[in-house]
Amino acid sequence: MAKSKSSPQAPEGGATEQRRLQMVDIARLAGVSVSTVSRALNGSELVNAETRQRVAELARSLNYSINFGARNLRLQENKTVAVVVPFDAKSRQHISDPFFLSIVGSIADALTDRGYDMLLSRVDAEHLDLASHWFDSGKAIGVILIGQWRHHDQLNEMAARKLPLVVWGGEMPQQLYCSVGGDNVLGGLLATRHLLTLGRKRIAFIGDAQLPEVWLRRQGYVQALSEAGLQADPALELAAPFEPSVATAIVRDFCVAQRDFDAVVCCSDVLALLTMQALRNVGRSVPRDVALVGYDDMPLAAYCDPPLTTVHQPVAEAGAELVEALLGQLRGERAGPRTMPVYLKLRQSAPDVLP
Amino acid sequence: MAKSKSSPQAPEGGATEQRRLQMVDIARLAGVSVSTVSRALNGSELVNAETRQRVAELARSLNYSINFGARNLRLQENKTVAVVVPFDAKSRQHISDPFFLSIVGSIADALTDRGYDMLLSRVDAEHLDLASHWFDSGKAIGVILIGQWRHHDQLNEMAARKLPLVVWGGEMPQQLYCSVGGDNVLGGLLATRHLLTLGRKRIAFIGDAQLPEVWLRRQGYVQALSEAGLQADPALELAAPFEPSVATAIVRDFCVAQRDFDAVVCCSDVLALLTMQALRNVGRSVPRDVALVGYDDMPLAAYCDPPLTTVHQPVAEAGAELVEALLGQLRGERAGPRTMPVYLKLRQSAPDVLP
DNA sequence: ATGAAAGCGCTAACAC
DNA sequence: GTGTTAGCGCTTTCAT
Repeated sequence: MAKSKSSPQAPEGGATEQRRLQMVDIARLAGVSVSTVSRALNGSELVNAETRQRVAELARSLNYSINFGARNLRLQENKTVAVVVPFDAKSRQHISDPFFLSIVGSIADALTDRGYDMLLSRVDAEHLDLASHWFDSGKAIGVILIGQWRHHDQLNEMAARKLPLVVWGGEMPQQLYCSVGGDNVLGGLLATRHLLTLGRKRIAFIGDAQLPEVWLRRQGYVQALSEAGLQADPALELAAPFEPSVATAIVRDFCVAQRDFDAVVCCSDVLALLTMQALRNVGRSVPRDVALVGYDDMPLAAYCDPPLTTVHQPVAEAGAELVEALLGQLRGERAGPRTMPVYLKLRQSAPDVLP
Repeated sequence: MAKSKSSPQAPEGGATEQRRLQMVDIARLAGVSVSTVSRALNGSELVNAETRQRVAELARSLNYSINFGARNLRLQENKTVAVVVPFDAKSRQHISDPFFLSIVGSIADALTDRGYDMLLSRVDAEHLDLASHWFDSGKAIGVILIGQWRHHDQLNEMAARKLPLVVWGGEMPQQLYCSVGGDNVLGGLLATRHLLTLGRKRIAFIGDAQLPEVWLRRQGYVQALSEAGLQADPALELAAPFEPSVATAIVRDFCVAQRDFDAVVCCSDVLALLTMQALRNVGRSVPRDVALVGYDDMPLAAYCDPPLTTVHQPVAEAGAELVEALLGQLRGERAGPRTMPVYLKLRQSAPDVLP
């Protein structure tokens, strides 16, 4: 293939040489040098206003757009952030929880607003550290990871290696990395207190306390119980993962075997839905027999039957917080973890007043 | 700031010069030239096996990873695909339908499997053509767009401009771009036929027929009705958008005003959920008074009450199909639209036999 | 088998 | 105000 350097406007040899338009082409056509084109296109004051105008119009009319790869290489600059969603390799099950996906959407908006691009990928939840690849390879200036999963340790190591990293999740003791998340202790507390207010005393807790966020929510749960002079009963705690395909059987078995509870705190709305179904299947009614509180306040929570009382997470704000935390880190600010307020959204699965 | 070119292993002046490791560093440390390092790292047969080994190990131990920006610039190569999710600018409402997000996940997997990166962004659904920006700027080699929305025309123009583009959606007459989607006519047909089998004759249709996919589903709906000697009744058709925040009121009003139907086909599971709630609110029972079929078979469809009978869309396979279609296009293949099979997933909202 | 050197498309001193 | 030139980090002829 002859490497033609001629203008793409003049294809030669009949072959429709579809070389991408570049600055040199604009320059030639405008009768100026590439530097002038570069300056003009970047709105530099150095170049004559009239020339600038002319070059800009020419570029626009030719539908020219800059080669960002080259620009970034030259400027040693990069406006891409990697967003990584872990998945469970064991069950080959992808994280499909609407909550995580909403967070991704929120981040997409926040990045776009600030002129950054978003590289989205998945990573085995057992090897969160693989996420650093995006930074190491220079494809991204930093990483936003959705969820801590079981690998607080790996995250600490990544932070220690100076990887620009922000994690959606809860704040844990001795945490080296920057996390942004809802106030999980408060969430667990509000949910449980509300159920206690309804007069319920045997309150189950469904969620995998190996996950930092769930662990924190459980603290709120325990605290609320103890405020009411009650103790957490291990028989009422069920370690169910977020993944519905795995959780379904676990929750079903629990509801079959354990009838001695009159309320339940679920650590996600999806788990709440599963639990409602399991309860229906054993003939127990929500909220009459069992009052139920979910977590996340996903859009669909309002549309199930009964509509879900749930802890509202600040999804809309989450993206901006995560992105700001990352950019702050890149500016060299030494920002700690951030915890965002949550509140209880009252609906029928655990209403204000029992019917 | 002095632009030190010395090895990062030997920071000077006390400042912890955090320059990224690059080939020249590996070369110096290995006592070879950059070319050799480049060749070694790319597994070239030209370089001595022993040297190759040594260089590779050195690079690994130093945690070196290549600068892809530079590599791509040199090779005129790019392994990034833009995935674009439209949003409704009018309602400032982001597409949060679990279905679209599942498709994104599926694409993420397919791209990763093939060694491509995924750039995710949103675009105003009224200006789908803005999606071409990713290609024009060289940031991506092509675009995968999730949904056609109302702008079939814009998509045709983009394709005419030779933009490598694949769209998730239905196949329309005179379509210039490549679409991949479920068999919408079949979906509408299966859903409606099933309801007719149950003996229902007044079947409503909920969905915005301005959208190609819905339009096609409606064709299946009409066809099934005519097979049964029935005609579509405009009074039973409701143009509701996918966005729950907008659709809720529309569906509610419809269910209040219109009682003369005994079944309904909804064009998404989310719409189905809304509709079930609206029906409950007017005291009509599903499936006894109104049998209901959703569309998509999202993971949560099995967990609502009653569980949703719905048209299953091939989400898991969708990613691979979309990606293959795009890569095929880039290889110069002239592939047409692809339609994937769908099937009806029977659950309780429109069971096999009415209770 | 290895090294020197050119160049991918762009920007920013540094001339003039 | 504009052009000339060097160089971002990498790959790849072309020499040796």
